[in-house]
Amino acid sequence: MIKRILLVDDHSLMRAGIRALLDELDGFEVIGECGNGLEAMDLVRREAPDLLLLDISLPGLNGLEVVQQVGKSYPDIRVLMLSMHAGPEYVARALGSGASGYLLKDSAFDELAAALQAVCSGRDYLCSAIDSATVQRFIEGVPNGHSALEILTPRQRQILQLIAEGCGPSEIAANLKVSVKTVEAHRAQLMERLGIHHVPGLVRFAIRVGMISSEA
Amino acid sequence: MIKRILLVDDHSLMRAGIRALLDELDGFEVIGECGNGLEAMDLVRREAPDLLLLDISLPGLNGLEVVQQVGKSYPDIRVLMLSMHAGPEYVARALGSGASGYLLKDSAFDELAAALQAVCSGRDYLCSAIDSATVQRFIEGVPNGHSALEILTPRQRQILQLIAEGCGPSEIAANLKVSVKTVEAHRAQLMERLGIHHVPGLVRFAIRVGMISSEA
DNA sequence: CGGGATATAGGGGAATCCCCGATATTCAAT
DNA sequence: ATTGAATATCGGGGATTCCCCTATATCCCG
Repeated sequence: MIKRILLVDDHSLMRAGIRALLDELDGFEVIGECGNGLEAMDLVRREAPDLLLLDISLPGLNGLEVVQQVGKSYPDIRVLMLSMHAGPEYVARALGSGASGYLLKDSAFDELAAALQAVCSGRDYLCSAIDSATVQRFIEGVPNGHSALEILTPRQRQILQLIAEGCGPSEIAANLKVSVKTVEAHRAQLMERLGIHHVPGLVRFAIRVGMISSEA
Repeated sequence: MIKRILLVDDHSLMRAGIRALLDELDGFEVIGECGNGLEAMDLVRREAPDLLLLDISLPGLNGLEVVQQVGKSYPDIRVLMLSMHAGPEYVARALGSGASGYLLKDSAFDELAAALQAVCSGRDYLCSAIDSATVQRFIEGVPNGHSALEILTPRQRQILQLIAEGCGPSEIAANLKVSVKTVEAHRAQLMERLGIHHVPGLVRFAIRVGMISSEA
């Protein structure tokens, strides 16, 4: 039985490309496409697709919101999220919102095919490049998609902020009146939790969650 | 005569999609693809394509830098920029860097075809959704589009981008095929010029000037 | 043609990163 | 109440990086 797919992505070229790719696959048919979340909800109502191939960043109505609304009114519609973001905070929010799969745009065509197969068969699919353990910690630690910061302890948040502001280990140790080794331990711990293993990544994360700004 | 195209975009799925679309067009052949700017320069050297279909935001070496370098060493290679940004500051920088065309990712397939035709015929192409007058004003108003980045040399910009993306010195050295010591020297110099003396500060600067985004 | 800016690279010591393990304390669950 | 997991605190030690110096070749501009 042919699965009816609704394609939602804010880049028209991307949609056209995916359409062309899906033409090569058996068992799927693209029955509609659009470039924003509100239109997507309309199309879901009118076309009742089997599966949503859904970009996470959309104008009008965010992809995550779309998943939630679809999940409430049409629990049988499966959703495969398509995103450029590999951060566990995104993945966790997507899956927590009801998506059945999460695929990075930086994936091979074969992986798209595998993800579609999985999701249509009722299984979940997580992009192979994503560490599921880290995502799991996020889901457990952040039940209601609050701030991703919630999975860090107060001490870890403190140290993260100091790192992101440009303090080195010795400076942080002096400020907090603890050993450099302790600072290193906290840093290693919070890196592990966030799934980010270098300082620049920590800085970008801190900016994303509003802990610091990119300005001066 | 068939035009040989090199496809550069950091999202593998996007590349696959464009490939599938270009298969439908006559007169074009995709002879290679890659997902970062440094690899793109290698492929240009080795494959000598007629045309570059180039994403503007790339890891390793920014699309704008790629255009500039290609323009210097291979003035016959035409470049069609592919971008999600419609802002005149992006368009102006792209055209100013030597691109022959600028296409939004939110364009129809037909427009991609038209842009390719135009660029291959020696004409320039500007996405129809973009107001050329605004871009023109921008080019005139900001004669040398100088952001703070202008005070860095191209090499320094490369190294700054790699640092901000999370690469360590040894990784950067391997990518650029130079000594770790050279990387350290460039880093020290660009830090001196920017008056920023720690990595987190560099990351925030890179985000401010649009070299990278805070998103994963 | 000379001189500044750029790109390359090495020496060496201090600081750091990153792998180990260790010890309290706190807090929740049995 | 006891146990156990999470948290916070440190150390050893080797690899790496950081940061100070110097040095060369090239390139472009005046």
